[in-house]
Amino acid sequence: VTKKSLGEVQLAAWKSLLNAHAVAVGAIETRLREAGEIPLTWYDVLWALRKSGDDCCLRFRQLQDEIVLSRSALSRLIDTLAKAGLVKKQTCAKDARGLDVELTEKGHKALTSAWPIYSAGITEHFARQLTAEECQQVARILGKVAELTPTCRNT
Amino acid sequence: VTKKSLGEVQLAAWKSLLNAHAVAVGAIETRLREAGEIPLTWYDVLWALRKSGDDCCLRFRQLQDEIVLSRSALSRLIDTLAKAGLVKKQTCAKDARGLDVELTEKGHKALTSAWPIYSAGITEHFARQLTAEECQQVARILGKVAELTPTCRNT
DNA sequence: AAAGATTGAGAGGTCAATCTTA
DNA sequence: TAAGATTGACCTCTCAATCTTT
Repeated sequence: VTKKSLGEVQLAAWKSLLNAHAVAVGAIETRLREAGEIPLTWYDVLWALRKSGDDCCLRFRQLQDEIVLSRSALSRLIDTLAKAGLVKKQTCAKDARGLDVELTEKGHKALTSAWPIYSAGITEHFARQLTAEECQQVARILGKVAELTPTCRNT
Repeated sequence: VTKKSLGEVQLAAWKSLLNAHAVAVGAIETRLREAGEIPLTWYDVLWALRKSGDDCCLRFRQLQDEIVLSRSALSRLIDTLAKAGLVKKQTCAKDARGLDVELTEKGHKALTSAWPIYSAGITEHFARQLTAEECQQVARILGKVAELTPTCRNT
């Protein structure tokens, strides 16, 4: 090994994160595609809208806080979702600079229809051989990681 | 929550994986870019070559087993690396269908030069607040995940 | 000028089809 | 015909510049 200053143990943990993510996400995306369901990115956005409250409507800005994408990528993604009829774009009433994004009925259905495949994928490609305790440990430990870097996106 | 069949605990673990990965990888890529070093994907390929043995040379096919990319993506990436002078492409002597990919001197240097930034990134954005024991737990648990799905790439 | 969102250019990814050698 | 790798068409991401409303 060519280095020091970062221990072997830390490095092994890091590699396991990269691998586990690549393998599990890849497999789940494939399942979704083969089942004709929406991809994970779409799911995340629609889910953020559904859980946002009664009207399932969020400002672009707020969506941005939930989704790990650059501003431009999110802007294009919302366009795509709107074209697919899963969300509806509306200029914000209170501030015409803003954009309101609302989940449509079709969007609700897409979310509901994708969940069985998605959850089966999580089970099969991630949770299958983990005990409940191990899941708790992972959640606790990786939770700390997310706090380390406040997910600062571009200007 | 709209579902059952996958427990809350498992779901929380899954989300923590997605988040930790996105945040840490994003931050590290930014650091590398700002420091003028090679991106993570390039690092992975060059590293696979370096660790492959004395001549730092691998068949395309073997590289594929180490790298999480589709065949075509890897093909283009190797082209890019060759144009940048970091690897050298050679038709394989024993089987003219094959491609040998060799790490160049410049490739070695790029790897060496990027490591301090990369390792500092891993420390700061991932390992910083984790104990050695937690790292071991993560490595062990996420290691199981990677085994679940044999990283089958496209035909 | 600043905040909110979009757009243009370029990099890099995927699948499916193709070319080449065994 | 199969194995190894490349190419074409298309999609999505990023950064930087731009447009619009405050």
